[in-house]
Formats: sequence, C-alpha cells, structure tokens
Amino acid sequence: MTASQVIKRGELARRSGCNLETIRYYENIGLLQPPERTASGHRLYTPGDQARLGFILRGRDLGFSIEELKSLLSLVDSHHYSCGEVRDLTNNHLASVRAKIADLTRLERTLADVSARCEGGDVPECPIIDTLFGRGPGARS
Amino acid sequence: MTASQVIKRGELARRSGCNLETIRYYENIGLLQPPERTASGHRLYTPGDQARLGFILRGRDLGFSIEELKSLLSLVDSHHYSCGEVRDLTNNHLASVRAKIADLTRLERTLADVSARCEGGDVPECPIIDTLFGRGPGARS
DNA sequence: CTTGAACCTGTAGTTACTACAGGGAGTACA
DNA sequence: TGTACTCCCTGTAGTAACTACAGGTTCAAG
Repeated sequence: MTASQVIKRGELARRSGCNLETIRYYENIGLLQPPERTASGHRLYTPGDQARLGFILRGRDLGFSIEELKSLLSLVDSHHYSCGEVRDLTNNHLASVRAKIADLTRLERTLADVSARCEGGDVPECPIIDTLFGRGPGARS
Repeated sequence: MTASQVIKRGELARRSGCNLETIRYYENIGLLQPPERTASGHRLYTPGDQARLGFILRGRDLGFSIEELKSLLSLVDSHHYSCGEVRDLTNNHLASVRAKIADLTRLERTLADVSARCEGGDVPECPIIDTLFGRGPGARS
C-alpha cells in the first residue's frame, strides 16, 4: 500500500461525492469500519475503504436502507455468502419499491381527479377544500 | 353547543382514528388550535375542532406535508381564499408525487434488471454484489 | 512564524410522528 | 369514604438518514 493510495476524509468526500459528515456517520453506525489513523488522529482511508464506501453509495442510490446495506455488507464480509441470499434481499427491496409506486400511483390519481374538478380562479368555493372537509362527492365519513 | 357535542382527546382519537398523541402533536405545531379546557385542564373538542382534524387527516392521506397543510388551513382560516390558490398548492404537490413515482420507477427498473441477471443458488459469484462494487456490466466509475 | 484550510469531537436540527415516565382527575363500586 | 382503575396531563426521547454547527487541534504553505 503506497502512501498515495491512502487518503484523508476530505479527499474521500471529494472523490466519492459523499458528504464529509456522512462518511463519519457511516463509521459511527458501523457501515464503514474505523479506518487507520495518523499519529495525530486523522483518518486514513485505503482503496479497500474507498471501495466499501462506493458500495454503500451505490446501494443507497438503489434505495437500500442502512439496515439492508448492513446485511449486504455482512454477507460480503463473511466471504462465504451465496448469490441466493443477496438476491432474496434485493427482491424484498424490489417488492417494497413496487408497493411504494402503487401507493403513490393511487395518490396521484386521487389528486389529479380532485384537481380536475377545481375550476381555479378567484371564487371562494373549492372542491378541493370540500373534499378535505369530507363533504365532496363520494366522500367517506 | 350542547355538552354531548364536546368530546375529550381519547374520544376524538377513537372517532377520528388518529393516534392520541398525534392530536397533541398537531396542537403543539399549530395545525390544531388550542381547544377549550375543563377547570382541571382536560381538553374539550368542539365539532369545529373535529372537522379540522378530519381535514388534516384527509390531507395527510393525500400526502400533503405538514407545511402544505398549514398553508391550506391558513387559506381556509382567512375566509377569503380563492380556489386558484388551493389548486396551485394541490398541483405543486401532485407534481412532486409524480416526480417521486418517476424516481421510483427508474429504481424499480434497475433493481429488476440487476436481479434478473442473478442466478441465485449457492454460488459465491453474484452480479448484484458486482454491480454494487461498481464492476458490473455498464458500471460507471 | 503565522495564516488558513483541513481535520477532530460531540451535539442539535430535520420530518412526522409515536411512546414512555411520572403525576393529577374522574368515575364506579364496596 | 376509600380505593381501584381508567383517563388525562406534562415534558422528553426515540425513529431514519443524514446534515450542520461550535469549539478546538493539526497540517501545509509562504
């Protein structure tokens, strides 16, 4: 490991695009392992650390939660993970993403519907307000 | 206002389906106005209060944020709101819901894609892990 | 040798709640 | 009248996933 491959937190933040504080946060919660330090306490990140942060950031972009990423990383760390375990975790996450899309799509339809019934303009009668007060058409309760 | 129309917090929670503590929370942050109290300090909610909570809960179900609900309620409270203002607020919210759906749909495609490339089973090679480490096919960086 | 950037630590703020601890009030029953 | 039990009161802490700040070292350049 040559010295040039080892970088400090600011440089890691710049290279990875991750917020400086977030890197420390990931260490605090155990996603990143505590890196080596200089004599005066500055963190030194190896290429391995950098790859691990990349893993975390890509996982985050895919919407994995911290807990899911911990599971994924502990599988990787165990060195005897199976592809099947990883796929199960991914498919569970995929299912929750699909559930969220379904929820939001229902919401979208309702909102578009209620907005379409609204004429806009300067009048004080508003079907949206009526809906929210439960006195619109098709109101339940 | 007859006494039977005025209810306490527990009853309001039961009738509205809202969590007991959430009612107090909505008062603390200014969504619900502080209700009348008995001599000993118990809150008494009028039908007007009950309608306002209903408004808030329906708005919440439509995905409006607390801040958006505050805006909506202050329009209603002003008694000279226009339908146009309400519709603008709704359409902004609708746009953000659509943006979320678009984000999640992209996510869903990527996840489905990467999961499909995964054979599962007991092997230690996994395209999902490879992707997360940035060494899968089509990896950027 | 001094300035300024970068680093260190712990802690507080964000959203929208939910839950709990520790106490006072209201009501039913013996 | 006592007491048991539920309800209500308050303030505070916890959740997810960060982000930001204050107050204090350390490093690197001129």
